[in-house]
Amino acid sequence: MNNESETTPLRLGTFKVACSNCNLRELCLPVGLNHDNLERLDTLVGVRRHVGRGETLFRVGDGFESLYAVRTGFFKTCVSSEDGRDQVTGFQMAGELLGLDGIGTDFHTCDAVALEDSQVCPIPFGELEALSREFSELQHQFHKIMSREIVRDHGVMLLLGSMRAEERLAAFLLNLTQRLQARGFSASALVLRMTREEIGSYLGLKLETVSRTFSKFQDDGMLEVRQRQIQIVDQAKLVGLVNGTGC
Amino acid sequence: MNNESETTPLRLGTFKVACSNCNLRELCLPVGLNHDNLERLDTLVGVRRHVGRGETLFRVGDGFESLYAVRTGFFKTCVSSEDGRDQVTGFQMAGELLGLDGIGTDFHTCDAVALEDSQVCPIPFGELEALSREFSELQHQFHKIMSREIVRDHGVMLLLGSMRAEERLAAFLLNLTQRLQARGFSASALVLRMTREEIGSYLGLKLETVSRTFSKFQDDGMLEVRQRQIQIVDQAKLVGLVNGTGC
DNA sequence: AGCAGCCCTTGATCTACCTCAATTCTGCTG
DNA sequence: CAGCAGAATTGAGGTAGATCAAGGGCTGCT
Repeated sequence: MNNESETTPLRLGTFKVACSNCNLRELCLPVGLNHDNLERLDTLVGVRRHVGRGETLFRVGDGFESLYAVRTGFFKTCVSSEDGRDQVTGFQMAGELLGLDGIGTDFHTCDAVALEDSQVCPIPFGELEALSREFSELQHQFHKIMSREIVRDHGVMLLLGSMRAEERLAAFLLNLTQRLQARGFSASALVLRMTREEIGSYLGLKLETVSRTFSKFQDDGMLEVRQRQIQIVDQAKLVGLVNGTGC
Repeated sequence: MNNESETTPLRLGTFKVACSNCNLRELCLPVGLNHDNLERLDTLVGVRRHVGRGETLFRVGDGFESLYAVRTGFFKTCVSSEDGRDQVTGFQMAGELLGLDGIGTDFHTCDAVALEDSQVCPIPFGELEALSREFSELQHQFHKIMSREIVRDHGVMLLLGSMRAEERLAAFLLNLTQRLQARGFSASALVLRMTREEIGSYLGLKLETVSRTFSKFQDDGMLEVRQRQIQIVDQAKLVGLVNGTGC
């Protein structure tokens, strides 16, 4: 008998699904693990949790217990300063890990908000540490993920510190399409899950500037923009913009 | 007999010094380790390496083997884009860890440059992973350090994405003095180890703007600025600027 | 279907910061 | 100690992006 299915018969996502069967395992924490390791990881990952669009998975100040692997859907993370300004620090899609910010202080230091109905696999952190003491592959994989997050953040600093609006938006779009492509989606057509304001916050621009830049890219024949539906017409031009050869 | 002292008799810094005797142990990787753990960590940390002012500890593309704990001195790390722009991503002082960027790809993704004559303690990463599989305290401490680096980066994104020049410089100065204070230095007098240009790169500003902002802070009675010697006269005002109450 | 609320676009104006340029200061080096 | 190169300051003018404002298009709800 399965209590879960009785209380929420239609929320298939709340069934426990094993990493070993998950089609994201090549993008997620299990990368590079052998069969034994994978089965052990299965025992640790909790029951999937559903997070509706607009809901928060965790908030600044929440106690930290688990990391969360995005199973389906799309998230943003944001931090805010004393005086209320806030800054989107990242967008996370399937296979990416949320919650690394909480390890340092045992409290979360940012909010994680679902931008569409999503599912996450909770990974109790204490247990992950215990298991990674046994399996060096898992340990190393986890360290790699944290390191890459740091490197990603450095890239965002470079973007915020030294690029102009067009370069920022181009870099953002290329980054998104690259990650979507790794997940089997088209490299040229994408649907934005976030508002212009959220893009602006991430890129250090105002929403009007984001909107104008989209329009300019369209006028220049690089994109077709229809609200949140974006078609990339001339990827090379976008790449050129980011590399500065477009100036 | 000590080969090291024969070949470089005057470079005291190249003697191997144990974490267990190091006066930085409360700021560095060993935080929270008991006596046994500390002694094991001693066996792992390599002979100190001297890095002269202006020299690089590692560069983009260098193979990654070790982390480095700053023992004395001061470093900057910087990344650069395809077209040559570069961005200072951080300044590191005694007790802070360099090289976390290399774990993800086995290659360093930034340059680490000494801003004054410095010494670092190399920590072979494979051995650190092995030891942290044995000692959960060390493991957890290391995870905390990585997590805090991510949180710090998010703070810099907030700064770069949403603060104005004066707020950025005020936040920068407060951060520096806070870290110096934790190391036993004055909270109000500091000597900058970096140029205006390097500060500007870190803060996403041009060197002229940094210089002008220093001058303005001086005119407003918040600082005494004498080249790189900074005296903080009115810390509360600086804090107010960062929190937005100063507007 | 019709309405409300959000999101997006576009225009006009403003301003914080950049750029270019000249001058001064500082700390090396021979 | 003089001379020099790098670092810092300061001024004048330009510009990318912010701000303010108005209008239009979706989307979801009753």
